[in-house]
Amino acid sequence: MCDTLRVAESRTGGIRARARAETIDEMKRIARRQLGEHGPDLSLRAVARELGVVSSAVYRYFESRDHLLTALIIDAYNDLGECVERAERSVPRRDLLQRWLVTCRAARAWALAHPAEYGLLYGTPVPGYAAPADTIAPASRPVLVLTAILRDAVERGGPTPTDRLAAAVRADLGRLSAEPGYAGVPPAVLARGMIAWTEVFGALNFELFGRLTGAITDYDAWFEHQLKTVAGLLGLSR
Amino acid sequence: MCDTLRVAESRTGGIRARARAETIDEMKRIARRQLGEHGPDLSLRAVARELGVVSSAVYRYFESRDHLLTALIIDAYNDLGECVERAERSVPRRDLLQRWLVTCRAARAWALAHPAEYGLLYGTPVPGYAAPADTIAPASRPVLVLTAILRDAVERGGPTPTDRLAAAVRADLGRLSAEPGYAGVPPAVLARGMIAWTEVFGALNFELFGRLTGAITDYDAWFEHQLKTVAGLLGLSR
DNA sequence: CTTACCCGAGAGCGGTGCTCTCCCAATCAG
DNA sequence: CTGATTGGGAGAGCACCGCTCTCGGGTAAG
Repeated sequence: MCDTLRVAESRTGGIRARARAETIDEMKRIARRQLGEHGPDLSLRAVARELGVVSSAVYRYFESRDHLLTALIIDAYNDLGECVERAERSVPRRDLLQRWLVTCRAARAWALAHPAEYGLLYGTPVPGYAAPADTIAPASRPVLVLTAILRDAVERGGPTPTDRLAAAVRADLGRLSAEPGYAGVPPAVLARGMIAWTEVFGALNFELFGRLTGAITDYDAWFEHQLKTVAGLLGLSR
Repeated sequence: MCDTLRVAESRTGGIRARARAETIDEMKRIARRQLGEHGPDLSLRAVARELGVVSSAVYRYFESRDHLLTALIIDAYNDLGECVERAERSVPRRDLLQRWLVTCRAARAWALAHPAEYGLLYGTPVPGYAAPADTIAPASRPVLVLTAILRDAVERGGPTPTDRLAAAVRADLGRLSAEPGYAGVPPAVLARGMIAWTEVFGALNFELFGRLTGAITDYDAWFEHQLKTVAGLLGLSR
């Protein structure tokens, strides 16, 4: 079996496996660069060209162009998730408001630093492309950070599970409440968390992809205002 | 000059001009359908194929694929603008809140009915594509409707031009205030209007393009809540 | 009726994603 | 150390794409 062999090689850090991993990293690096320069219609041939290799060689490493994109997406989710998690960890656990603010600011900073990859994650979905199953775990990392804040808020009696907003939105979050990362948060609070999340990403999407760029100059102030408004919505005022 | 000839023909409604207009309409109709079925990477050859014509023939009517897309975009803007304007006209002028609600609901209804075209207008911008000048007039039609509501609100002393939000956002809306459609609205109020607009479109974008589809089931209630919150923000509470 | 021209057909160019075969060289087993 | 195995690059090729060019027929204008 070639799979077992490959596992054995990577276990022992075989030369061939290392070279393969390096090639894959190099291809992703080039693809990431081209994505930032020439937009989301990534050309596999162009990647091969820049790497000094014929186009068919790329298929030794990625099944298809979509698989290459998927790899980039997973990396991006993980990178964003790591940034967000690190930022949130750097704040005292008891300061819920600060945890919220820092989390969202980290997400925005990452998005502004990697606009192309952010577009891949949160832009208009590519019609032919369906996100494979192995993207949903990395994709939920930022959401889980927010959920943890919400859970702590609930535990200290913060957000009451019923208010105007929660009553207006019926979210089918039963199965989510059952999963480990989301346990301890009532569905109504989860619903409010999702709304908060969409507010933040709505603001970010507008800043990055908005058509009215130029009319608004101080996005920093706008984003900060948005954050605080939503924080009040979540009952994180203190 | 062929341009003068074409103008003369269209003036007199010449047979040739009429046939040409019908062909253009048919091509746009087909393109619109394919856009809805196969996503935004529209194939000019596929349009030609469906019309039973060789691909080069399309270039008699549209300079390039981008020009065809631009024509679709302008039509879509005008269609959306017409829907919004008509809805807003059907409400008594003095009922500012209702005018606001009806306007936004019309925009949402149009977006849900034409998701592909909505994506063309407000989705992630295509990297290579720069919106030509003749799109900005149609594109501003919905914004002008909102601006008119704001102006009426200002005239009856509704939204005070300074508050937390307007103070937090510095919008460079001086030149806008000078243009006819935006006259009579202080820049600070315009800034709030833009924020309101982005809130509405943020909610719509999430409903149409969101990755978490399935978690939220009652988008109607959500959107309505969003509308009323933002209306309060605009001082349209009555 | 003659002239001008609109416009479809077709070939062609360079690009794309992807498949297939060939074949060399690095690796591993004995 | 030798021979079998296999990873992976090269290259040709297929179908598609946007776009350009030329050619020629039918039609409208004068």
